[in-house]
Amino acid sequence: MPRQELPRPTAGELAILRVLWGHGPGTVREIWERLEGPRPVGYTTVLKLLQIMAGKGLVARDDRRQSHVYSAARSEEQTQRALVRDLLDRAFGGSAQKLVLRALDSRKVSPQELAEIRNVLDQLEGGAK
Amino acid sequence: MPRQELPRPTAGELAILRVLWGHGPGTVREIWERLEGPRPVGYTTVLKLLQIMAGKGLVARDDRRQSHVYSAARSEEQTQRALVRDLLDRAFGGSAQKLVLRALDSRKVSPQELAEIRNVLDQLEGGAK
DNA sequence: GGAAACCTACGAACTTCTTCGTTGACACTA
DNA sequence: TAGTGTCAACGAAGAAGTTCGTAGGTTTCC
Repeated sequence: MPRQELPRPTAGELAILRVLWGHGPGTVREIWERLEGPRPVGYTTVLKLLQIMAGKGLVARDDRRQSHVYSAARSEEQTQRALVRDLLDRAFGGSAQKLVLRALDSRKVSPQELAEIRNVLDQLEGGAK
Repeated sequence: MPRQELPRPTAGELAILRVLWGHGPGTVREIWERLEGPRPVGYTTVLKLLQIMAGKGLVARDDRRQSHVYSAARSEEQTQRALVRDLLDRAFGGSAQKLVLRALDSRKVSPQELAEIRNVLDQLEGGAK
């Protein structure tokens, strides 16, 4: 069967995914305790979100134990790529260059980081067939 | 009075803003005709969206004529910066570097574009105080 | 066994976004 | 002036996301 296209995570879902990526799989309670945000959120809210996310395929659930254990279904990298692509299409006319320029002047970027970006540029240019 | 923080444009609002940035101020009809998207949308839908956007301060309205003329309240650049900052916080832990790396490997970037990005890097490194 | 703590499931309310039909004002014209 | 067309305004409906109360099942521990 063909691999299904996963929906983009919403803001709330992304907050949960960040916890899963950062700390690995966990129960609702563990995720809930580690969740950080502007305002505190109820336990059942997190539970509900995880159930919805499981339905969408954004997380996998292990229910062999009584406390189900959830894990991210897609890697942080894959998800970030999808989000970037989405923003690219919605606001930058598909131009990765423009987005990069905006990213570089919307936040301080350290010299080390600039050097790493330069390395990636080198690889892209060198590796082009 | 302090400058108010403008809300982030939604997907539909962004589509309209793209028209305004690309073609300059226009009436509802002009915007509606130039609007492109996966599926066609009704005239009154665009009108309603513009009214909402005017209420939010995303667009300015000149109603001296019978056909009101709308224009973007913030530049494309300002808006893009805000959107990038938002994505940065929601999905990249604030790291502009990571976002740049994802942008570069999520889309083909031409050699010319790579060269331009390199120029920007040069300026950032050279101009650092 | 019974109380307390913890767990999932479910449903409902609320918000935001999106879409469009309808209405009434205004203008142009034959 | 009656008909036709364009316009803004408004209301309503539906979809999606978010939040949490409540109910009912397990486990734990005295």
